[in-house]
Amino acid sequence: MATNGRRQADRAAPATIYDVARMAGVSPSTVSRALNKPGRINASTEHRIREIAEAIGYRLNPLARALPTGRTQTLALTLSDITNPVYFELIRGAERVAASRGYILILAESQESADLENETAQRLLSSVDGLILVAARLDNSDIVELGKRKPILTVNRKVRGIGSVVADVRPGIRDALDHLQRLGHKKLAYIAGPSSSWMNRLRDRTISSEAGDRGMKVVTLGPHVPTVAGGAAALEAVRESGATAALAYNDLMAIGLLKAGHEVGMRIPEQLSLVGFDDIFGSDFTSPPITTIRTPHALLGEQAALRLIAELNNEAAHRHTVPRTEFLQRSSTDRARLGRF
Amino acid sequence: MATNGRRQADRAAPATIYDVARMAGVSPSTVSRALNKPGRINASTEHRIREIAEAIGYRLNPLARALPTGRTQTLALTLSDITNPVYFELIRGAERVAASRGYILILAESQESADLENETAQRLLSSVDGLILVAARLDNSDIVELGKRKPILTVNRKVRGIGSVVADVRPGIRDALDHLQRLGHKKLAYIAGPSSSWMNRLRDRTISSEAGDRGMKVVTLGPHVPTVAGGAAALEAVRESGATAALAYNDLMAIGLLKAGHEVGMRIPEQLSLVGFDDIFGSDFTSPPITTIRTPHALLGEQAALRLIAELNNEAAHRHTVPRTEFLQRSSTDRARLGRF
DNA sequence: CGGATCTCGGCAACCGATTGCCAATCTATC
DNA sequence: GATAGATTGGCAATCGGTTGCCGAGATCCG
Repeated sequence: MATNGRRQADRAAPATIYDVARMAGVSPSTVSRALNKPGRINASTEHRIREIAEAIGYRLNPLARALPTGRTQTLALTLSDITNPVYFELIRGAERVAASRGYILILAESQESADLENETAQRLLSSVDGLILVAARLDNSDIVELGKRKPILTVNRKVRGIGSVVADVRPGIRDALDHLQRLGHKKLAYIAGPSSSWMNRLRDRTISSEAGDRGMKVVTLGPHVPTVAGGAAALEAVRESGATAALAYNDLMAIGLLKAGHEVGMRIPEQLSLVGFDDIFGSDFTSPPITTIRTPHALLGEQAALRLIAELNNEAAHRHTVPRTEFLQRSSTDRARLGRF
Repeated sequence: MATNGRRQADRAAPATIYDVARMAGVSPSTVSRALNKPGRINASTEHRIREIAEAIGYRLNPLARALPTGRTQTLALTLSDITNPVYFELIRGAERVAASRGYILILAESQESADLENETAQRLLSSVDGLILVAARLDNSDIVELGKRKPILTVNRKVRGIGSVVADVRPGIRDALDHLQRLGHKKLAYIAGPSSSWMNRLRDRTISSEAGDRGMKVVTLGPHVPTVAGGAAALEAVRESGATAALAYNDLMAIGLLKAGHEVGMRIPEQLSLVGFDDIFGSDFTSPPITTIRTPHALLGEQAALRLIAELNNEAAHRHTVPRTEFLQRSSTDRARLGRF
């Protein structure tokens, strides 16, 4: 029978520093220092305390520590859609770095809703040391507001006064456009993602500007939801646009367009060249495999975690290199067709 | 300038119930009760307190509450590999349910290592109310041990005395084997996943038993790592086995086998019928799309979270239906070829 | 040898809630 | 009008650590 009513009857209460202190014949504060202020305590005492702690299976209670120190050793990462394959490597990168530095990573999903994102972030904020906002749908002012409460960092979005990790989209876009130009394409369509997406606007602008430099025309179609279904929905508009090549906001949409096109008998790349974005899992085993502009997501996740943790510990900011996108030629692009299809 | 040295100089200390109490002219305990024991306090007092709390932006500090109550409103979910697409829907299902019931979900990855999994689980255990182990690689005894500290639940694994949510693999396997039998297949290969995987053993056994009932032969190949690369590695063994149809432990491996086969000119399904497992994202846009045995992962995640939360709150166990697998015929299966390839 | 400095460990306050217990007041009942 | 009972709110302990401050004893140094 548990002595403490709030515990489940059959679960043993974990050992505390008070238990260790009693067994070692010292005060709890001595145990605390022995365990995490190396050198502060006589070496032999420290050793004895460590042995006893080990023997009775003492484990620090992170919550109890967090209360007075305000440090939870936890990071939160919010994103619009957990199941979007774009984020897998990013999540893993952040998780690995966090774990290696002794931090726990909490994931939260905003389901493409700014309100939900804000609410979630607010709720989590008091339980974490810092927050990574991936592809935030929030207003700038909300983000700034969050930044006043805890250190935060945005990925693939820039907000004045807030640290960010953003992939440089230009190198990949340049190479993609050079590639399309060599293939004779003159008129392109950009299939836009959500209008609330900062990254969507960046890709849109960069494509337009780079295409302009090359004397190519770009028409922006959308916005569309950034999913397979959203890409499929764009098919008709792409046909009507008269473009010979389409760049989708992301691979998910490119895949959707590819499937939808396939169903109505459109041949890709013969009738339409298609370029995706991100190089997600699966984009290489469609048929044809999708030519895409790769985003180094694992690197983004790692850098985000690394920089946030550095900030938390007041470490000197790492000299940080901007991750670059990279053009990946596969088989969904080919020479521009001549007539309409 | 902050009065409290441990806070970042430029971040305001969040409001506490003490602040609210002072402004309302009541004691902190009254504030606490006003906010979460509706009716315990005079209605007008409660109303006044709520208004003040709202006005100064008071937010409960979950850590402070967790310390005396032992309840963190947090669930942890451990899995072997975050980026395995198999888990996406499962994670989302669990996250949705958790969020809707006011729980936070923490994700932890064990990278296919039992030791790391155990360590992670141990570390997290004091910060969470309960733990969901997905495809645990741990020993039964370790799992039982964890269960003594906190409520835990396993997914796709059964351990005596521990609650579990496991998909029934038999319906899908039956339909798959019936399908293969109709196509004239008599000798099958099962491409095994990790030997430490309980689910792998279940699939292996069930396939063997059901195939036996139908007078079909099965040879088990492996174990192999449950990834695209692992599937590719199995190609040679499949050829040598003389089987006319192969069932892979999961879709990832089926995809790997498909790609590897494609590279050496093997035609699927003409020369080899291929059946995957799980219906992961992407398994329908390979060419040919992979015939697979679908596992209802979202449902598994939802049920796991639901049941664990019910246990935490001592609610009556939900009448719980076992999620069933389902055969999904696509195009990677065809009539058995006659000669060797 | 005496004073300054170091080393080591304990005391007690604190973080921000929750909650058992108690007391004061109000209400109801006979 | 007395008393039982309900209502309302406060006191103080508690959860498990951390840390500023203090003092006893050891060590150092001129």
